[in-house]
Formats: sequence, structure tokens, C-alpha cells
Amino acid sequence: MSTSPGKTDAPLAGRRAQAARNDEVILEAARAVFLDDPKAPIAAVAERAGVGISALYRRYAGKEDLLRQLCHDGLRRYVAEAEAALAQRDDWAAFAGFLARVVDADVHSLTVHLAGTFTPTEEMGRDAVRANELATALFERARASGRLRPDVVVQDLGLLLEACAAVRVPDAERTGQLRRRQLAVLLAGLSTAPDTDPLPGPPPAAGEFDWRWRRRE
Amino acid sequence: MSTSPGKTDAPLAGRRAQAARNDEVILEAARAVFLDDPKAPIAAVAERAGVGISALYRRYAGKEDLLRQLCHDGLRRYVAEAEAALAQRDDWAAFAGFLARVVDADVHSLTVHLAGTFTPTEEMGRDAVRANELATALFERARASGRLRPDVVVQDLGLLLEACAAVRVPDAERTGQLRRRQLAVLLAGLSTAPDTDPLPGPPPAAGEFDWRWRRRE
DNA sequence: AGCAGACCGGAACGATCCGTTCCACTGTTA
DNA sequence: TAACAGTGGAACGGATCGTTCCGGTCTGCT
Repeated sequence: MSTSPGKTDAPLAGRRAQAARNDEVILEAARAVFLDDPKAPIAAVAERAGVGISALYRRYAGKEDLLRQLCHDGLRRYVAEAEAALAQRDDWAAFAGFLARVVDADVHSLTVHLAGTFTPTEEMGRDAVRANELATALFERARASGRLRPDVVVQDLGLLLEACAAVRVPDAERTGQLRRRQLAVLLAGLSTAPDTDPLPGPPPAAGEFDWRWRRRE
Repeated sequence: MSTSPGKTDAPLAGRRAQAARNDEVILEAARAVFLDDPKAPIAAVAERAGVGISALYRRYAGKEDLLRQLCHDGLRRYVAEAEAALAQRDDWAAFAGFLARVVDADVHSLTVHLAGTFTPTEEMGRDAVRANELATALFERARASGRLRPDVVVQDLGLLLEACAAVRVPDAERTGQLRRRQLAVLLAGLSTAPDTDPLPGPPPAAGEFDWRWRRRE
């Protein structure tokens, strides 16, 4: 702790370093806490991060601000994974890999379950549209590969992601294992198979889940 | 309750009738409200039922009491459906029909999502054990029919029900449609199919979801 | 050396929210 | 008409949570 005042060129030591580290540590804690419980108190984030509440309010105007940031990060992650997947050759592998990575990163909880707790920015709207376009492209390619049964639609992916996100046990790693298992079952269910009855009911429609983004409570 | 000295022998008119009706109407409202939001305030139940708060507290010692009742009802419903299904001939139809009815009645939300908000009675414990036994019997029969892929286990049903319960849109009927669709996908995924990779990860184990019943908050 | 200010921890505050109690009121019964 | 079961809803007290604020610490600069 006692560095000489002389010529330490150590980049960012002391308070500055702590501040820079806190940027990270707070975001990480916020992600963990709000993933576990979307309406956790903000004090829980500070506690988990091992910092005071001031350190939080120095960076974000308020809770809503933090939530919005977190949600937008999730959306960007989704877009990034989709873009990466589209660069792959194998249509089906791209599709399945994309879903696996999105499930692993728990992006769905980050976006959908936090939606409605803040007023979204216009940029988020644009990103959401783009996310839809990319997912649709990925889906169409998967369909073209012939491995998808004909009566599924893109919007079924929403149900699929929701189903995986719903799996949750206290241990995070175990949660990941069970989710991958769930995803495998669902993908098998979406694959073409001999003599299966067609899927029942009107399929989910575009925009049918938009209500999540309306302000709640 | 004896023969009225007057003229009208109409059983239960006036206040008594209102009370009897309220018994029903309150339970129905409570089911609807807590299904929609497990931590809804008790006043919301009264409002939905169109009664005052007193009408509620006259029947239940407190919120916990009501929740426990509701949850136990769900458990009993589960057991009843399982028993009815076991009486069927066709193994697979019994299995699939059971799941469909449980999903339709939203029994999963009633039991699992309300668990942890009250201290359970011993009778509930016994009913839970029995529910497990019945579900296992149903599952074994379905397996024996050969339509289940070999690497699924009974506990996968927990994941399946969770996945269906996770589907929720503002309109109740539409929710039902989408859930039936989700169930169809999942059942297809659990069915035997040519050249499918085995399901990943350690399968869910017995008792792995018991933590839900531990008191929370 | 010493000072200005960035940065921090956490107590304190004020605004809800919610479970429960309480009481005045209304039909019903005897 | 007197006693009473049943009811609606205001009122209360406790808990929770977002936000503000203040006293303290460390750093970089002069």
C-alpha cells in the first residue's frame, strides 16, 4: 500500500485503479444480481460488488439507468452472436450454435425479463429490430437446410428461449447444464421426424411478445 | 338449516347465499391473481373477487394460509389427474394426456411457484411423495411403450412442465394455445427418433428441485 | 508538505407498499 | 325487535427500497 511518491509509472494505481476496477465489478455484480432476481434492490448490487452505494450512483443516474444499460448490453450480445453465427458455413450448426451461446449467456433473461422496468431508448428499438432480422436470417438458413420441421416459425424461437431461461437452480453451473439439456430436447422437437402430428394452434405471430416492453407496474 | 317456518324453502338465500358464493368466488380470484403474480398483494385478490378484505380474513387466517390452501389444491389436482391417467389403456396417450391436462390447469405454477412462500404441512409432504410415485408410474409405462427416447428420466418432466409454465402472454386463452404448442414440441423432442445425439449433461436427479420448498425471503 | 478534489462507505430520509386489524353497517334469524 | 353472522373498506404499523448526503480517505499537483 505504501508506494513511494517517486516515479511509479504503474498505470492506474490507487484510487484511479479502484475506480476503474469498480466499473467492471459493479456491472458484473449487477448482471449477476438482476439475472437472479429482476427486482432485486440496488443495495444488493452494491453489496455483491463489495462497494458502497455511492460507487453505484456515481456511475448511473439511478436504478432505471443501470437496468437499461444491462438490458442493452444483452441485446448487443444477442446481435453479436447472431452476426458471428451468420458467418459460419454449416447452416444448421450456425443455428444451433447461436441458440446454445445465447442460452449459455442468459441473454434472454437480460433482455426480456428486464424489459418493462425502464423506458427504452430509440437505439434499443433499432437494435431490437436488427436482432429480429438477424435471427430470421439464421432461421431461414436453418429451414433451408431441411432439418427443421415445416410447421415451425421464427417466433417459436421466443418460446424456446423462454423455456431455457425458465430452468434455474441455485447453482449457476448446474443451471447451465440443465439448460443445455432442455435446449437439446427442444431442438430435437423442432427437427423433422417421420410421422409426427403437426404442431397445434396458431403459431406465435410477429409482435406477439412486444407487450413485454411496455412499462409495467 | 332446518325447515324455515315461512314459505320459501329455497336453501341458502340472502346472506348465507352470499357467503357460500363468496367461498367460491374468492378461491377463484385467488387462483387467478396468484397464478398471474405469485407475490401479488392480498388486496388484489379481494378486488378481483369483488369483495371486501374482511370476507377474505373471515375464511383464512392470513395470506400464508390462503397460499398454502391454493398450493395444496394444485397438488391434489395433479394427483387426481395422474390417477385418472393411470386408469387409461393406451400407455402413451395416458402419459401425453396427463401432461396436457396438467399444463392446461396450470398446476405447475400453483404448486412450484407458490412453494417457499409458506411452511408446508405434513399432509402436503405426503401428497407430494404420492404425486411423484404416480408420475413415475405413468412415465415408466410411457417408456415401456417404446415411444420415449432411452436417455430421458422422470425428472425431465419437471423441466418440461417448467418450460410450459414459462409461456405466458396477457391473454389467458392464447397462453393456453401457446403452451399446448410448446408441449407438442417438447414431447416430440422426448420421442425416439433416428440418428439423434444423446441428451447432454448429467440428467436431472431426484430431489434436485426440492430447494423450491425451502422457505424463501 | 499541504491542499483541492475525486472517490468512497454507509447512515439517514422519505415515499411507497402491504398484511392485518378494527369498526360501523346491513340483512337475517329467532 | 334484539342478537348476530357477514361484510366493506379505512386506518395502522412495519418493512422495503431508491436516493441523498455527509464525513472520511487517498491522489495528484503545486
